[in-house]
Amino acid sequence: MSQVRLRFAPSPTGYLHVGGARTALFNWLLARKQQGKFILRIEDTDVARSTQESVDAILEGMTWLGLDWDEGPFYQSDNFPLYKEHVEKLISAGKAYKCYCSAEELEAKREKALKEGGKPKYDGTCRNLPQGADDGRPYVVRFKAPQEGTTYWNDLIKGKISFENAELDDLIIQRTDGTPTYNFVVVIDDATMGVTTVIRGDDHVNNTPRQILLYEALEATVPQFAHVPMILGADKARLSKRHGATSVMAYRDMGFLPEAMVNYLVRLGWSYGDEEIFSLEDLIQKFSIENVGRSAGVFNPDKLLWLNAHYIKNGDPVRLAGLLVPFLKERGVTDTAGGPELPAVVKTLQERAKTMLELADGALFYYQQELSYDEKGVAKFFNPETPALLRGLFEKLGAVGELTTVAIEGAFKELCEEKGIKLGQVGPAVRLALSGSTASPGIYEMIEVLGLEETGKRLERAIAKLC
RNA sequence: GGUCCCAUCGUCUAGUGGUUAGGACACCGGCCUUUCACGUCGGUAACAGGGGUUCAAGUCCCCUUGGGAUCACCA
Repeated sequence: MSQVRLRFAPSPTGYLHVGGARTALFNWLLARKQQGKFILRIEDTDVARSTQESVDAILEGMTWLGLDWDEGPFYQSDNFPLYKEHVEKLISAGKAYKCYCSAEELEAKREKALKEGGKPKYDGTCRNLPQGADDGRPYVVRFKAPQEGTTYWNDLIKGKISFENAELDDLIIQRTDGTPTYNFVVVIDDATMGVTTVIRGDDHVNNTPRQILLYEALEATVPQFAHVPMILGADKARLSKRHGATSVMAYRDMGFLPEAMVNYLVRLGWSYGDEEIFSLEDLIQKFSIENVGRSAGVFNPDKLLWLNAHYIKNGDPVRLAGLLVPFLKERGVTDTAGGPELPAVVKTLQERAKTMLELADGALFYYQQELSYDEKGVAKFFNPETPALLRGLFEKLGAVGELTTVAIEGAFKELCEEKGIKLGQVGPAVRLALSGSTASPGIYEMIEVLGLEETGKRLERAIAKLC
């Protein structure tokens, strides 16, 4: 059995969106699982709409997700001579012909046919014209498709799909300006690159029979096809900006982790029993194209958020700390050197943050000297007794030696016993003094991370400002 | 309109002729608790409709309905 070769072939007319990312992921997974090759090809035959920025954005997105490629990126714009050569070959074999109908004429015919309820397909005006030398008129080249019989394939996801050839018309494979069109170059490239399995979006199903016919005309091996269903928005319409972000990199900027994105994307349309959590490594083992569902799926931001929270909760604090730095910078914390160790800070926040944005927001107070205190909290938890309690606590803390969670808890207990109060009478005030907020990490954790000196400063600052 | 595809809780899905139709997100309760969370336990909630086939249908077939894709000198 020869090795499988898969490819992801985006057109560089925008960023990498979630639908494209999922398609890329499925291709990558199958290649990795079957120890084949994963090829990246940039479909830039539409020179006018293709941009280098888009290419860069797509590569950045794939890299962020962890999808590496074995070959490429190849650019179709580098292959124009090759395509031309194949066009000539088809013409001389009588499998393609020059068509002199103008775009305007065709458009008019199409509209007329549509208006009369007919099929808007090419009427074959030039199909049987003698193919002599050019007479100087502009022309396109059309593929001479068979007009009878059926074309079918066994789609790896959708099963057998068949079309009547009579429904297909003679598609244009070369434009007036001599450049080739998509349906043609895709076939040439997949054939010459030895692609064995084409996993692509659902919206290509209708192109597939034409492409199969082209493979046959070219006497090339037809690959296997797998058409993955589309991703929809909450209103079941095609996912678009209206539903929220569609760019993969926008999710990074919104504080999502790549492993959450990968996990979410793969589960949208694919499943493995009752399991929900999958790493890329798991997926290489467990993924199979046969278990991809046939129907379109709604993108559910809540579930993505849940997965993100899961990965933050279980992530390595050191790694998360590294990822957090840019988000802290955005919030004005450019240097954490003067404050507590970032990984220690992260540990106190991991269970409380669903995104890196929340993690950054939650970490802010550790690095701020001037806190703004929650007013309602102050009114509720600060009273004339508070300064004495806070100072009493600080004394106890100074006496415990090493500031561990257990020792800190002991200090609180002792204080409460001595003063005959409950934890609730001092805890909230401490929380407010240290974090400025009524919602924060555990008090003991904060003291441990802040250290004795900084804890003392914060208690005194709060007393000075609030009492 | 033609062609093609799709159809289990609100959402993602398991299910491959015999199940109390399972899990997850979300939602609602209980517990845990120094706040917020986490966690944990429990609950509400689905086979689009109609015909067949079969002893038996969410599972197979047909029709209806409803969604979607596509019909470019875009990809």
